[in-house]
Formats: sequence, C-alpha cells, structure tokens
Amino acid sequence: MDTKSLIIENATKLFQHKGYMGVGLSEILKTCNISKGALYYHFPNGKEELLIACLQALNSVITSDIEAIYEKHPTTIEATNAMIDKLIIHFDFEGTIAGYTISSIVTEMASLNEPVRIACAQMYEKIEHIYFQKLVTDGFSTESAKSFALMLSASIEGAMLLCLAQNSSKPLKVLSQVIPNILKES
Amino acid sequence: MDTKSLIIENATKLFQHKGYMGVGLSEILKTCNISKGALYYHFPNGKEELLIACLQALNSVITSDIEAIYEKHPTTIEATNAMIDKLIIHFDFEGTIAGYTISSIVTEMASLNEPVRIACAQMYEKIEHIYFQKLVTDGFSTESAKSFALMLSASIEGAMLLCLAQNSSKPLKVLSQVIPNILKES
DNA sequence: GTCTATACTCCGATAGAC
DNA sequence: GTCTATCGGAGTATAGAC
Repeated sequence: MDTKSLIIENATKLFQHKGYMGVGLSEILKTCNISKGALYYHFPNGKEELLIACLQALNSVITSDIEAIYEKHPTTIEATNAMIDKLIIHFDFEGTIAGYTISSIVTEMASLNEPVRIACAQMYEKIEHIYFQKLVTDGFSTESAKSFALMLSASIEGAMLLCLAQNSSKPLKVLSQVIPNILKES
Repeated sequence: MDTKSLIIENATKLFQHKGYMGVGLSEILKTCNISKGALYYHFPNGKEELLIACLQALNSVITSDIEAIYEKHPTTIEATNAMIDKLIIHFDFEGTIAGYTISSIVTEMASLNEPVRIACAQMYEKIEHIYFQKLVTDGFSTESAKSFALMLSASIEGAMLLCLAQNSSKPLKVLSQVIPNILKES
C-alpha cells in the first residue's frame, strides 16, 4: 500500500477513537512508522488537511457498506435491523463502536472549522439518502420517507453514543426492537 | 459567586463547546480571570478532576431543567415537544446547542477514562428515568416505557448531533413532528 | 485563598540533507 | 519521497511568596 493511503487509514481510526484534538501527529507517525517529513509531503497543510481526507475516505467506506446491506435485504426494517445487528456484533466483539461513527469529530469540530463541518454533513446526508430511497421503495410517501430517514439516522447515531457512555450494546439492541413499531405509515 | 463555582461554570461551557482535549487550562484561566494557583487550589488533581465536577454540576442543571418541563405538561408527547421546542429556539438564537449535550465529552473520553464515562452514563440514566416515569404515567407498560424512554433519549441526542453537523435546527424540528407517531402502543 | 515564576513535555510546522 | 533537526508556542503541573 502507498504511504498516503496508509496514513489515511491509520489516522482515521485514531481520530474516530480519540477525536481530532486527542490525537497528536506524533501518535499518527508512530502508528505508521513514518517521519514528519513524509506526512507533510503528502499533506502540506498538515493535520487539518489529513482530517478532511480521512472524512472523505470514511464517507466512501461507510456509505458503500450500508448500501451493500440495503441492497441485500428486501425492506427497510430488515435492512436496518441487519445493519444494527452488525453494529452490535462489532461492539460485543471489539468493545467499541467508534469505527462506525464520526460523532467525536462532529462534536469537537463542527462549530470551530467550517470545511470539517461540511465534510461531516455530507456523510450524514449520504447515509440519510440511502434510508430515504429504501423507504420510498417500501411505499412510503416522499415526505414520510424524508422524516423517517432522518429519524433513523438520528436514533442510530444517538444509540451509538449511549452505547459508548454505558459501555454496553443494550441501547442498540433495544433500538432494533423498537424500529419496526416506528416505521409505520401514520 | 465563589471562585470554585465560577471555574466550574465557565469550564463546563468550554468543555461542551470544544471538548475536553480542545480546551487548555490557560483558556479556562483567562475566561475566569484567575491564576493557575487558584485553579490547582480548588482542583488539586487538575483538569480531570475539574471535568468530573463539571459533569456532576451539569447533571443537576440539565435534569432539573427537564424535570420542570415534564411536570408542567400533562403527557409525554406534549412535554417532549416543549423540550425540543426549547432546544430549537436556543439553537436558532444562539447558533449552537452544545450547552444541552455532553456528546463531545462522551465520544472523546468514554473509552479512555472510566470515571468520566461513568459520570456521563449517570446523566443519561437520569434523563431516561424522567422519560420513563412520564411514559408510565401515560399508561404505557413498564417494558414499553423503558424501550421508548431509550428511544427518546437516543433520537434527541442524535438529532442534536445532526443539527451541529448541518448547522441547522431542522433535524430537531423534524424529530418533534415524528415523535407523536412513535409514542403509540404497539 | 490567590498570586507569580518556573519546569518540562508535547504540540504542529518548517528547513534542508539525502 | 523520506529523513533528521529544530523552532516557537501551548500543554499540564509544581513550588513558594503573600
């Protein structure tokens, strides 16, 4: 693998787990076994440019992951539960879920750095769009689908936050049980 | 006001807006117009001890705020919508919502520092308990009330995250419209 | 109870050799 | 394309005067 991809891959994981401010360049360099010169050759504008690159790479990875799950299952309810199950299994196995969320970066940077905020917003938008399309396929009206897509996005993100705080996958488990009741035409 | 309370009040706001790592002691000192000596007299164990104190103070403020709203309104739906409206007004007026969430601290510290994680978990637990009690009063079964309380907690936290990312109060607005459809016995 | 002065580490960033 | 060496500043924490 080329050095640039290696840096992005390692830095992404570190940023997700410890936040932007919580990760020093030295930690990234040590993880990649490279020097400062190498990093600044690939990212001349330093840490912030690296973060943007990480967010864009993560956008591709996460959304294509979700897309694959949603293509494989016939309805939104089944697809969403399959996705949440995957999150739960990952949490119970790895002890964390940070790799599937950018909440640490959003909360830290959204109000401080506009380019970073926009990169985060684009990722949420893309995820919501996948939910939206599946809901329309299910037969929901455009308006209902939009509302429910946002609801799904918010509740899953929130449940991951609660899982981190409680150090338990229970919030996600309860969510997957409640979702079928939510996705009903009013 | 005594110095200790002053420190907690200012530091809490800074931690909420910029995260734990994003705030230096010097910034806290400057905001409070005090010296390092004063801070280390009140918090001998430094920044981490201060963070715990901030989380405990915030726990009281936020939960009693929510409790007051829930006592004033007859049903969970009305109380919740009143609470979300308050968040929306605050966002549209102040341009942020960070003061009503600890997500920045959770995502940054939950997996790194156990005492901080526990303080965060206690806050979410207390909030969920308020929702739970109101739902039981509404006539929900204990089991349903537990699930819906978690659902409310997760979706509201998630919606605040989306508001920060999108720099818009729209996610909270949509959530308040969807919630009445969710809170129905299955 | 609050101050100043200081210690020492780590930060992100740059320059220049190879 | 990657390295080492170094900069200036900010980080947390401590010691001791008042």
